[in-house]
Amino acid sequence: MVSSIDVAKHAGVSQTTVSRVLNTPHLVKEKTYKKVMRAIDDLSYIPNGNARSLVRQKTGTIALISGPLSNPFFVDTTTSIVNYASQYGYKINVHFATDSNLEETYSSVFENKVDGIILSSILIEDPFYQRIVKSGIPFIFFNRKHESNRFFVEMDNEKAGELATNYLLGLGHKNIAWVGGPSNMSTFKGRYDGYLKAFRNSSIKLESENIFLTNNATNTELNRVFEQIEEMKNRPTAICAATDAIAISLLHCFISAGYRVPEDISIIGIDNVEISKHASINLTTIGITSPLGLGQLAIEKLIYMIEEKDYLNVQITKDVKLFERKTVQPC
Amino acid sequence: MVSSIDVAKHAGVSQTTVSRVLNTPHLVKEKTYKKVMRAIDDLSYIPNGNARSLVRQKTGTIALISGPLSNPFFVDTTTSIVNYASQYGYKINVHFATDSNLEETYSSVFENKVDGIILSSILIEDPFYQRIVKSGIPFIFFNRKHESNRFFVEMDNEKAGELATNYLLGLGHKNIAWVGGPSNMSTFKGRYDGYLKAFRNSSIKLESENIFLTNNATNTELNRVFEQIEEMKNRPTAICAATDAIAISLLHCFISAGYRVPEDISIIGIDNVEISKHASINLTTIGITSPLGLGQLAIEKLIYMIEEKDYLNVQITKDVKLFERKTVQPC
DNA sequence: GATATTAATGGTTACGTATTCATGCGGTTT
DNA sequence: AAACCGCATGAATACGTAACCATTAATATC
Repeated sequence: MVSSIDVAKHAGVSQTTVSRVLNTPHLVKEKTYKKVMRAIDDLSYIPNGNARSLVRQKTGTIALISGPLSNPFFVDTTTSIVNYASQYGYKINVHFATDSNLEETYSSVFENKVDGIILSSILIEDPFYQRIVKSGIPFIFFNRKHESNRFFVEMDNEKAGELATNYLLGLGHKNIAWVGGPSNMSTFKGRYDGYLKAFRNSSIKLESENIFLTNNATNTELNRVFEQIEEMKNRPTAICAATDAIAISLLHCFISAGYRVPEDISIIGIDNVEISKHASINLTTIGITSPLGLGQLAIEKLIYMIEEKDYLNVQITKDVKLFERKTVQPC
Repeated sequence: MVSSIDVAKHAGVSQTTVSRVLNTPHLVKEKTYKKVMRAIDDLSYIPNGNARSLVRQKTGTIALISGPLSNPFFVDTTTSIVNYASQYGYKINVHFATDSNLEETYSSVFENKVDGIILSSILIEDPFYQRIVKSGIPFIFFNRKHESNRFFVEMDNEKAGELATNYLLGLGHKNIAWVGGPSNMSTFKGRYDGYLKAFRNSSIKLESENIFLTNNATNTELNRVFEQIEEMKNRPTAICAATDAIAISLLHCFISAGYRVPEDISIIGIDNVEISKHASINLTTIGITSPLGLGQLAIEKLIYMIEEKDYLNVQITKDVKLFERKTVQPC
């Protein structure tokens, strides 16, 4: 590998001068500058970022611990996070967290000495939380939050669940299923609480058989939920899905089984993901009022924290509203 | 930052021994092992990956230069690439290439001294190609390829275009639009060639007004294409879209304007992306016969190249077939 | 019991860069 | 002419780790 020392020799200057040419060119004479640049070109020299990170004690990298891209929510957030970060000169190391790779993921993140961590994959009571704090690396949660209530950007989950449910109740639905979970995640818990609250504040009785609490909301699991619903005697007329991903997955189940949405059953989601706007999906959903997504809002804050070394606690809960589309109709 | 030297002092051993505990524990006595592990725990020591990369001359990182996730094709490939790589102990640095950030992207990739580069964003005649080769870093292209015909995994693009077109012709369509481009990318060129070939081998005359060559296939551009098609006197009865992303975008245009697909117009795509299987989309398309996607096939090869230092040229063109769904009907 | 062998550990160096401190030099001020 | 200053450059060092070589302790071999 050709190093700055090789360049220095080739140009007849010191390594220090080579470094200066690259980092503080105004401190070097025009003539030597050209001489060095020429040597750099001759030798196809490329600086070693690892060595630089080592001495600078800064990597210019932010770790993103995301959920899987099979969930369209993370498609939206990953895009905006990566783009915003690179606009500010940061690279993003993307990790897709699963139950089984969390340990390795965190090790990798910590060993890389990233400048910051932005993550969604956190539980309300998460054993990893302490390790993150202990690492001393600035971090922020987007979408979900931890019980400590520190450094997060979320939507008003309870209001979202309530809004979705009230919308269905307002359209005359009484038999409204809830599909979501697990409730050790703040999103699911909050939204579910909102669903319950809406029923409490109404005169309609909530049937417990209408509640489907999933463990991981995989397609297979949702398929089972669909089958259960299909076999019910007193089938719900509407489904409140805890996320757009769940709603879209259920939509697939119903449509492929020959049902029509919303004629046979209404479905509402929460998140307002990009793909839900597609004319073929057209999912009625709840989303934040802000045009910027949660991912973007979070990365903005994180970069601010890193650059300004200002670790004032960030606690942002964005307001939500209904996006009326075509998967819900009056009962 | 606490270093292995601090750990050594705290445990009363040398830094060398600390390193051995972490890398070759079988070379160290049980008792000292425990002593060191205890010190590591006491001090919350985390090894510095940058320093390690520097001395090992290996980063354990692969750079992925991807297209935007707004294109569902890259959702699929990014997922499989990241997952496969992390299974083999590699981290992935994801970069979303745009026309404007290519220069910085490549600089960043080269400076990070990644162990390999996997990328789709390459033109048939791409000025960056030489820089990639010159860097000496193992690389592989997926989806697209360079004129040099080196290190790529693609689908049989020409056959894909031909198959799509022949399918429409076979269903009685004569007025078949082509939407795709730019043709400095091997995918668009190959698929377009296939479209032309299919017409040449048929008795049907190809109307040049049916050919819509896009520059970047953005939604705005495709929206313009839709408007143009809508205004045509002799409107095509079917559209052959060069990619599923284009097909899905056009689908959105037609449906939101009140047209029915396939009743009013048939649409076929190429790529067989995951979302096209959704019951609400149900896009008829062409895809590779292999169950593994192009991204996964490519990352497998790249990791093999890295680990075995075997840089035999990889040139893989996967066979394709038709996936019949619901966006095409006989004329 | 002397010697060869293996096991366990430590000292030193290299990786490639940025930074701190030191030096020389031409020009300006007093 | 002495003192001072800013400019341009170089020498030496630190960052944190793994690898190489050297050393001692423990065990096996004859």
